[in-house]
Amino acid sequence: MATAPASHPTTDRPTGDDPRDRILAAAGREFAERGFEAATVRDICLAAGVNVAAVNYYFGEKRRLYIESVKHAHRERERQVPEPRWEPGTPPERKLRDFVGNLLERMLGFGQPDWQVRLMLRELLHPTEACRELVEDYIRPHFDGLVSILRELSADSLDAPRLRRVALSVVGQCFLYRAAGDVVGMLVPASERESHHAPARLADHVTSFTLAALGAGPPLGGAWSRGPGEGAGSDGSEDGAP
Amino acid sequence: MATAPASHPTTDRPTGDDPRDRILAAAGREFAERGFEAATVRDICLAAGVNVAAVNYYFGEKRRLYIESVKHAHRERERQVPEPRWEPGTPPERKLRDFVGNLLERMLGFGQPDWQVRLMLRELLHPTEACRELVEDYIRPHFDGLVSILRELSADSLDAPRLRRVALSVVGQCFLYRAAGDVVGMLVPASERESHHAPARLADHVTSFTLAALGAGPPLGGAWSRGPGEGAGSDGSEDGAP
DNA sequence: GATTGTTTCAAACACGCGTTTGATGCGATC
DNA sequence: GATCGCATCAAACGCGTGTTTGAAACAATC
Repeated sequence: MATAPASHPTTDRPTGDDPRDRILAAAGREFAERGFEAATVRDICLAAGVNVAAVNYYFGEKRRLYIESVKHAHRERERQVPEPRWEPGTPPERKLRDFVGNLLERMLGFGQPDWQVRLMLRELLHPTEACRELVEDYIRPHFDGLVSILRELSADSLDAPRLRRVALSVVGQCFLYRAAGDVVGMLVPASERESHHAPARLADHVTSFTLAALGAGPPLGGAWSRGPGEGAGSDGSEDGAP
Repeated sequence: MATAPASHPTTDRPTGDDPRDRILAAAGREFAERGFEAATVRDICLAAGVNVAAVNYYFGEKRRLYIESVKHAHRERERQVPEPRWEPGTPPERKLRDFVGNLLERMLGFGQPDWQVRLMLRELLHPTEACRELVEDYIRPHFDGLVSILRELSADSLDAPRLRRVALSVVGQCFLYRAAGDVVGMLVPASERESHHAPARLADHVTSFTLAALGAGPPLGGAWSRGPGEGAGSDGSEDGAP
């Protein structure tokens, strides 16, 4: 069932002459495209332009090469899309927009090849031993940053669990476009996809959706006059007791 | 690197005596757990209690068995968790809560084994030839149902593309818990996970978050936030038939 | 009981996999 | 120039895979 290697040998061969790096790059692409089991050491070495034995010479075994290539992809992506920094006094609405924009850019950005993200995605969806490291070093700091932005936005009116759930709502909205992008593409007309599914456009949507949910921005739908006692056509049976 | 089969031979052997069905069930579990490449015909047959040659006798080849087991899982899940029906006049807030509850119950529900969902998830994340069928027959109708609920909720003040993006925000919030559940589990303390990540609790959160964003419910961070009491009887007693 | 067609089985087959091996090339060091 | 250590290579080694085979077990029909 094996076909040609996933990478394009003519363009992919890195100019760097370090065989170790060439193997890491080729392995990342192959693992991202085919998964750990289906990717073969032979194809990786063919794409990297090295002998089959090189993998075991430099990495000992296939599993170790996989772990190293996940870490490598993570570092590369972090270098390519650095996280935003704000000077003191930046309004939290702006921070949220920047954060979401950065997250989506990192996940969907067309500027760079996306195999790094796809490789990391595989880890998140079906964790192996490389996953916990990835979460602790990479994801948790970002997640905590998001939570503190949301804490600012809600003016400390939400407790930590609630803030975490809101943060997961934000991440979930972005995550869908990356993880299930193919299915989203089938559900949405092509014209709309091109015009409104660019990272910046999606960031606008997710941000305003979240701000509205927190009461820190205008609601998306009908008129919602702030202040108790107004229902805007709602019959008042919101969420709690069904 | 192969370990023991994913299924539990003592409890999994179906009572039905049709070998074809036994193979389908065992194959679904193995493919869901390990993926197409890593799952082996031998393990599947061991779990199903049939000879190795049975797979080729009944299905011709491994690939065909995979496709058939995806379809089988889809049909089974649809039978187990039917979509909710409402009588005319049901308020859209209630419909949204039911829809989200049903979606989460279907994705996360602990009542049934979850291998069907995991198998379908694999298809969505890395589509093969079985995917398009799955989207058109199964996902699009549900998605359209959600869009029309949201249209009701927004009192026709949002155009179709905007409605679709809101719908994707709803689905994304739920999807994260299913697809990246392991990572979510690492980010959230265990106590909170147990108390607030049951399907019904998550449905409450996603629903109120969405209603607030649409202006059809009180914002989460503002004056409406209810006191520390909360907890008002939101057990899972009322989504679609479990 | 013989015959026919279907289902099950243990055994084998051919192939591709990850990994190992031992020889070879090559630059640095003495 | 001899020696050493590192890097590279073609070839092979086990092993597990999906698949095939040919015979045995079984059920139904004549």
